[in-house]
Amino acid sequence: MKSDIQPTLLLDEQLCFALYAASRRMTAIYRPLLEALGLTYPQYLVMMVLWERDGLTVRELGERLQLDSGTLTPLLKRLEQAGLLGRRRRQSDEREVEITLTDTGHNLRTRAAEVPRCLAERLCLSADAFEHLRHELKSLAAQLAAPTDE
Amino acid sequence: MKSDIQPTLLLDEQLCFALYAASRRMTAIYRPLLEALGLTYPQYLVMMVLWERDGLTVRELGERLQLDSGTLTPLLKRLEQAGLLGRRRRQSDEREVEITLTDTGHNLRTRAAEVPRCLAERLCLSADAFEHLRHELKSLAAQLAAPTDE
DNA sequence: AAAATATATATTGTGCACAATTAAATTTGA
DNA sequence: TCAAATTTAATTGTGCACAATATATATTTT
Repeated sequence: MKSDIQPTLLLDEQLCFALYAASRRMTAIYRPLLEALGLTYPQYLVMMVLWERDGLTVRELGERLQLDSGTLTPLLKRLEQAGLLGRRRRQSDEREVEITLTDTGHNLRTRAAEVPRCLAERLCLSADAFEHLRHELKSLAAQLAAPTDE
Repeated sequence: MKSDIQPTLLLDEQLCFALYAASRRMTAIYRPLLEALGLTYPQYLVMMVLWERDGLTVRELGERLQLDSGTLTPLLKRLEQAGLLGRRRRQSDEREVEITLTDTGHNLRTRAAEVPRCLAERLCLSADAFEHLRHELKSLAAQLAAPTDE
């Protein structure tokens, strides 16, 4: 016999709160590491995407991170002010703003490479447990993705 | 042979991003349901705690939700403005502010009881999968809890 | 009791998230 | 072809999170 979920209003039984609390704890662990690099956590995510593939547009960054221009535009302006990247309209389509790393931004990658190592050490999870949880979260997020009303 | 974690800077391999993305997706699912109740997601969490046990102080709410007064004070003022709760200094210790539900706040619980039911339906997870993931997240958060430097 | 210390909340300032709107460039189609 | 529709960013406004500081009250120490 398969048990059903019995929905309650008890905080400690909510998956959403476990997720919310764990996510905030996780960024709190990153904070001091990233502060040493002069980055916030969302800024670190943007830099990670650009280290993988430079020259993306704001839209492409937003698709990757699931963030809109209301979040990205000011964040990217701060990274520009910090000298880590440049923003300019594309000649081919002036609606698009292309983001390119400066040398400083590119070079920051070397120091940032320590961050995942520190985290792996801090987490004390086996690679299997790590991958298991990551996949569960990815499929949860996929399950929660807005139904693409066709 | 037990495989080790190979830390990279690739976005799709980060547990932190899976967590961050899933958490934001989750609150996005709650948003329209809670909007119907006139609540934001953090406000809903506060109300859940108070529906469980009324008359807590700001500090006690903060311990439960892991939020500080910088977050809670303005949030509680908004809930007060909305007529859902009252805030007053305790006679026994005037440093403390006790939060008490109004009748309106108490009565909102009935309508809010639908929310977890809607979510359970939306999630399409078995009770086992739900509980499994919730416990994994709780132990992750515990693992990430600030080491209480004694 | 006065001074030092600790505790609880509020305030200030920065940086996300996200909805809603605006503005400009591009594409589509009658 | 040119007006309407679409796309891309930016802007505006609200509400968290969280660090740092301030303020008021309570407790402890001398």
